[in-house]
Amino acid sequence: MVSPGQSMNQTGQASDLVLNISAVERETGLSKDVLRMWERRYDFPRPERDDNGERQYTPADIAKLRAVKRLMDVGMRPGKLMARSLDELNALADVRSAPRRDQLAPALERDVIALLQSHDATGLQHALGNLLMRQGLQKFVLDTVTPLNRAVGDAWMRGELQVFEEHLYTEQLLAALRMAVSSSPRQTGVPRVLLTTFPGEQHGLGLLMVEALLVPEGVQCISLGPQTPLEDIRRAAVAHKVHILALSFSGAFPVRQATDGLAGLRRLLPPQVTIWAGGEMTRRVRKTLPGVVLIPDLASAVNALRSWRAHWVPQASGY
Amino acid sequence: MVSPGQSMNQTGQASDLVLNISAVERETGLSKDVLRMWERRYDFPRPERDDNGERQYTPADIAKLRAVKRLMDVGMRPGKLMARSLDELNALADVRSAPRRDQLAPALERDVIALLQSHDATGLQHALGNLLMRQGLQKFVLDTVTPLNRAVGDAWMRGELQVFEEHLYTEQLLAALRMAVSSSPRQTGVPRVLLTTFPGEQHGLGLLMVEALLVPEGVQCISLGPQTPLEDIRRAAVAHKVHILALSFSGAFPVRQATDGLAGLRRLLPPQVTIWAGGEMTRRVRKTLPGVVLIPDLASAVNALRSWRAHWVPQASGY
DNA sequence: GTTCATGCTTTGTCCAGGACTAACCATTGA
DNA sequence: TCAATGGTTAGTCCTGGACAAAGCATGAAC
Repeated sequence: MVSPGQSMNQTGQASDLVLNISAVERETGLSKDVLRMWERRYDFPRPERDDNGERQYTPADIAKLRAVKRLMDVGMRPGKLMARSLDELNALADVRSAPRRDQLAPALERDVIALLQSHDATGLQHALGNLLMRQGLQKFVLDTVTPLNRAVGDAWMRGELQVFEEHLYTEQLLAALRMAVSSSPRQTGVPRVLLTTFPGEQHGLGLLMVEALLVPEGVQCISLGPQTPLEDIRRAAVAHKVHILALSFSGAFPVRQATDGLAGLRRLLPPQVTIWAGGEMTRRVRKTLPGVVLIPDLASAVNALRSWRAHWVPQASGY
Repeated sequence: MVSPGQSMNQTGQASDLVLNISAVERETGLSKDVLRMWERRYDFPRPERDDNGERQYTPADIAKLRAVKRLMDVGMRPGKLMARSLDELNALADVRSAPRRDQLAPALERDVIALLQSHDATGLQHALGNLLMRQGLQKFVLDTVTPLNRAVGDAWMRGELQVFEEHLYTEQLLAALRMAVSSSPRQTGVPRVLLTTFPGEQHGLGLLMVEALLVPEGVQCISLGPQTPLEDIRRAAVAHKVHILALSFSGAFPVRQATDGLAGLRRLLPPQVTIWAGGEMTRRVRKTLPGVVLIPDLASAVNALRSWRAHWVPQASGY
């Protein structure tokens, strides 16, 4: 009956910006268990306690936890990170993204980041719209959006962009892509592709990017949006008689959870349904998954489609 | 280093459809602590254990948990629900929604649900597009979408719609609204409204519906999409110099968490920024929140806008 | 009869600390 | 160069206790 998110001190005035463990879980994505375990094992974070013995995290804790999380999402291990200061962590992030910066850091990417930093929503919308118009949908996604996403992600990691600035970017991009996809002539052709993500994977941008690549190729896309329970993914694939099931995983998604789920779906679905697994996470997958096509980047999606079409023969069963 | 989501039995074959506690948390939105406490107190759910002593929930558990959650979201208490069977719970849900059904259960709603049940994505898209075209954006949102959402939600609660069918509905509706909002002439006027949700609130449909109502009124909407951390909401409101901050909460969102967050934001934001809180949850709010306008339904949003405009006087500070 | 204060009951969250296993990593052997 | 092995790191699950907030009912006061 609790979860105040922000605790009150004795005077009844909310002590500014002190968060309890639930709030930290929400803000950082780290589970309560992990937060307590880190405190036990690494001595960080070590929050003060309120009158009731409950942990009270400070904004500084949150900032460092976010920095740690970011670096972990690109493969670093918590034990090596926890002892460092926030500045050191940010420096680490810089090093990681530096190689990409000096080699012809394209003007476009710097322009977009500048627009975000000046909070010019209208300008950003125009910029994205113009690019899309000039390049066409597929080229826009492959040559512009992918590096832009990377540039925005790196800038965020380096602390040059706030969370809300990144949100605005994502939202504007979603709007632009959605618009373009919706106004493409609706296809009724082959293959039919079902798009969604596993529960826990919130990011739907990848789905829309794939859709934007496939629709101009005459593919009929059916998107369920993010977070469909596994059993419902199976039901939907069967109900819509799809030829391809395309799943998207962001870099932070646990590999184990993905591979288990994919193996389960492969068993539950008829063999003539092709399964595609795409997104950042797939680059961390070591073992091969029988009956699942890995799509480590967007260009591979187009290739996979070509390959599917080359091998496909119409079946009487409706597939 | 775990969270398989779906456990393996001794043969290495995934025992179909058995979920661990993390997976149940994801699928139902009930925290691990709550699941364990319910087992202790109410003796439900009482899952089997695997070789390692870990809980293994069945699909039947999930179904009943979802039914319980749904009824709790409309105000019932868990102690009264837990002992009942799934059928009884569904009956309860029926009773609750019956009053709306017999009074001219509109043909439109039954049509849409029939389209969903026959998995006719194209037909649904056409139906929504036609309605929107005929009615105009505002009327579509107020008179059509709102009852449709309710009808779809009720049908899901009664088990007449699968999760994936509801997902498809949401996705198609999002596409239609986004399209309409994007093609409205961009406004640069007053007020500027910032739209987003708190962390933990994933549903962005409400945001888009509000946007669809406001844009035709000449409002400049800036949407960050769902789940912006509180501190970043504050930063965004200041950076964009917005006049109104609009937050959306679905019925399942914890009231306490919302009111605390709103009080916090109210303290952190300059007084000339109006805060709107809308969505199903706001109907469960008892106490008045100083400096926060509650928007229990979408028509109120339009009224609140009129009221804001009646009282607003331009300020030198840019607000 | 309505409204408010009070106390009891219900319910969710937090805590501690132990256990187990998957993932990672470095070393060794083929 | 690659694969097996074993130690180390790291995340999740468990139990069971404690506490406080929200809901609810009772009774007093207007």
